[in-house]
Amino acid sequence: MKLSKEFYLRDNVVEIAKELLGKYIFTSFDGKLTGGMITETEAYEGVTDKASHAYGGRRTARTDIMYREGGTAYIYLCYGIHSLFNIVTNREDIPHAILIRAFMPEMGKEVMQNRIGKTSLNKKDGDGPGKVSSLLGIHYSHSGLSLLGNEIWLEDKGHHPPPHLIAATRRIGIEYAKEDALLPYRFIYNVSGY
DNA sequence: CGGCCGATCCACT
DNA sequence: GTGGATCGGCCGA
Repeated sequence: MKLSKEFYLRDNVVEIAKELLGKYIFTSFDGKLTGGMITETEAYEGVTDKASHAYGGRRTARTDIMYREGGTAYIYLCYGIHSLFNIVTNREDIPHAILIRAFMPEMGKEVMQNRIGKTSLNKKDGDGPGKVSSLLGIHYSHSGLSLLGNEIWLEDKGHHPPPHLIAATRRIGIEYAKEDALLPYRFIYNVSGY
């Protein structure tokens, strides 16, 4: 079933990031359904987090989306090439967000492989935040969409990752955040097989 | 208005 | 292991 608004409105963005492992992300653009299970996330803890785009209460045309109500998509362009998909959490005006870094392509694989110009998909193809968006057809112009709508949404399909397969590590590519770069805000679901 | 650089990826060595 | 691609956001002048 689709994750509810209440799921996203909670306070603890780090806990929510961990809970997202094993949940499913779906998109439906142009009648093409694609999706799969989330296997890696990173929490960004808003105004107190030096790695967050909203650190210190910074608010611009781009980051304004992060201040919306939980359950909104925040998507931005990175390195001029990649659209990175984030989930806004907490109440309006509290700019918490969770970056989806990896998922396992499952539904609509043919559509997804066409999107990246391949003839098959392996487990590496959904590993990386830029790849997540390219497979699912997510573009930075989708920033601001509600995750309670019918274009991008998440579902709980009753899969609960065994705790011993979940690892917490420091986040990637945020060395400029100094001491906050050490926080264990990245969660990885070590899925074997596929 | 100019310049720097990023929550990355891939090809190539 | 490394560097180039590529461009919007952001900040300072």
